[in-house]
Amino acid sequence: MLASLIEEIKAKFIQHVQSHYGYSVSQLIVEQPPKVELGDLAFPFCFELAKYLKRPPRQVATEVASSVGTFPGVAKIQVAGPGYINVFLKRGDFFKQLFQTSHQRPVSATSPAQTKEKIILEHTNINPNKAAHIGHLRNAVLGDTFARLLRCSGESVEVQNYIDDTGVQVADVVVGFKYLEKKNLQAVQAIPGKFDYYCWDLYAKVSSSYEQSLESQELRSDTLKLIEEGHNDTAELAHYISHKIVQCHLDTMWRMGIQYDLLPKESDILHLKFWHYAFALLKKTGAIHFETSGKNQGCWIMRVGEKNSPATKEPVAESGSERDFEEGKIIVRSNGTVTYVGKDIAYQLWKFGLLGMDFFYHPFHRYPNGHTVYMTTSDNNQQSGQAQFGGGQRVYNVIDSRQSYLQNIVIAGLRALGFQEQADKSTHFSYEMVALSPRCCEDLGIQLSEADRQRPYVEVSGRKGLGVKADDLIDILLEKSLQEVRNRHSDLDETEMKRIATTIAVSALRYFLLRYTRNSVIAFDFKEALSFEGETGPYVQYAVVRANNILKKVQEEDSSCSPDSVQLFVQTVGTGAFPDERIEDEFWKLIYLASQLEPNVRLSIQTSEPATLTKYLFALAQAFNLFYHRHRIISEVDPLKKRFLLALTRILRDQLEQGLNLLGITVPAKM
RNA sequence: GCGCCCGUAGCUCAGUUGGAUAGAGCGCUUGCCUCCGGAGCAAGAGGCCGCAAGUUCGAAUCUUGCCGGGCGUACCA
Repeated sequence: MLASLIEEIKAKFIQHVQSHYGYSVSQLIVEQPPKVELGDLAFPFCFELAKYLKRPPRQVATEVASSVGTFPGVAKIQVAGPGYINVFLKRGDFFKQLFQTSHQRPVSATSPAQTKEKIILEHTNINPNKAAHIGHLRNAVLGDTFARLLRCSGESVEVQNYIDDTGVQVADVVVGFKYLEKKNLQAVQAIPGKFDYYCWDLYAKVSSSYEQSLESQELRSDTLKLIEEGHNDTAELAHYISHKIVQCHLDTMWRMGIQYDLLPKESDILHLKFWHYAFALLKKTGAIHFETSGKNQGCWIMRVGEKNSPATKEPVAESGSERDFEEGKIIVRSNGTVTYVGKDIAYQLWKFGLLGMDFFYHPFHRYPNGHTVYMTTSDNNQQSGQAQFGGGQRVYNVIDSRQSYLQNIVIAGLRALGFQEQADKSTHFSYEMVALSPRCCEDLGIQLSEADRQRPYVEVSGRKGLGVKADDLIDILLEKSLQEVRNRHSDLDETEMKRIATTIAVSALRYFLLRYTRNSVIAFDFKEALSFEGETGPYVQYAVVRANNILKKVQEEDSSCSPDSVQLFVQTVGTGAFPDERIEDEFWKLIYLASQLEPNVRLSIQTSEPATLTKYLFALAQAFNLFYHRHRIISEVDPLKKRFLLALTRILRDQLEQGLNLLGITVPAKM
């Protein structure tokens, strides 16, 4: 809504400057004046123009402002400060429009034609050998939120959660069961309780046993080989473990409102020979080469220059000494096995539909909301359903920033194969890790070395079993919010209380993980994560609950304020009955802020930064709370003003609620 | 060594493609329920935006150098 208005104004300014001064403004920037009194939109282009004309900016601005004419939707234009042109919008018209559209989806309604690209978004990707921890939650919440943002703007998105079921980590747990605990498949199946928690501890035990003996490390590589070969007891055990753990992860993520469309398995990439085909391609194009000497003798490696422009990089002019430059990344080991990156290149090719091969699929799990997530299979007898996956035009991989080197290699691989366009449309959606604050480690009873205690944070380690498990954290949050609900609403029945508590717990956790920008390390701290006050999800939820209470109550008590009569009133805003002057700065500020949902959603998508939207929603909730405290709406005596305040309340409620939904947060009736 | 990221209030963090007086939460101090729910609101204290140069009408933001921290740079992922 606002976007199209701004575009019109911009176009007119550009045209005006062009025809009057023969100057084309390179980039017409629009910003917001620091105060409402100064206007709604600020245009600083006169500084640039003044420089070109070699005249004082303020003088130029005055000239432009007085000669440019009028704009639809604009009340007046003013020159301010050293040479800004500030635009004041017609408040009534703007308000009316916002009211009519505020219940619609924030972006799609006014979006220009969408790209019609199919987007593949990969996230979560937890090794299926242990319980999920907070770091995994950050990944999944970021990915899920971004998927919601894309979908809301009309994009078609397929969410994939890659399962590394033939990796070393699964092998480690198999080693644990087979050799440390002497358990066969049957015994493993009989393990009671949370299986992912059991494996969490076992994985830590196995890891420490590796440090003690070399022979157990041999067990690992033998086991890995057996798993890759398949059709043996070990592979069967590994299969059971990884599938069972995947189900645990799906359950955990579902608690957070996160679901997937497809679970592609690494084993299927191997069994269906995706890799063989990709390998042949890579060899043919010379993207990789066979090392005949040196450290990496017998390996196939890919040379990658600095940054993400690898093969295209011109040979570096070496200065002076002959330093041994980039050795490249090993794609195929000397024993002939493929590294993870190699498989990832094949997977990425498949995502773009460049492999000319496909998986088979079968339904793996049906969510309570009816959605089915499929899993790949190599057995075409297992194929069921008509599901089609892959073949996207754009790919986002949500993977933490520690893997950016590997992600660059995957993209460089595409480039080396001549798939420039796909390489350009591959995005590593990277984010920094979640670490533990030293205080958090103390809370967990973890012994820290003196050196660690001095650090700002301690890295989570699955191998050491060092971390906060996702389910534990959700449980703690749930218990805490249930207690709060109990204190406030003892009249509700237990099921209802639990339902409310769940939305609050999810809200607190999702908001906590989203409020940090992606490249900020989160030093996890229980006190902050468990807070429901201040800049938190529950704070924003609460604002919506309050708004709903007002709207509900006024309908019960005052028949002259029905939705219809408010709607009728809004028609008269901006006319003699309720002129623009009655929309005071205080209210206008709120209206204008509420209209910023769509721009913020767009910006979040453009920059792949959900934190932008998250912060905006908090600011909007804050503004609402201020409004709430300063005005008694229900007892307002002026009937017109009362309706105006109600209409404003509805707008704010709608914008907040829609924004929260995009973050995966729902609003309870009470809280 | 090389690559990427970070350094903003006591703490945790925002700060749109350079823009007007650098913001928020927490913590601290002091207030606010004759109430549409206090998971709230108001006020106050608290800043050489790591340091130094440069680019320009204008720099927390861009460039370079330095200082400090993190993560990569595995025949792990």
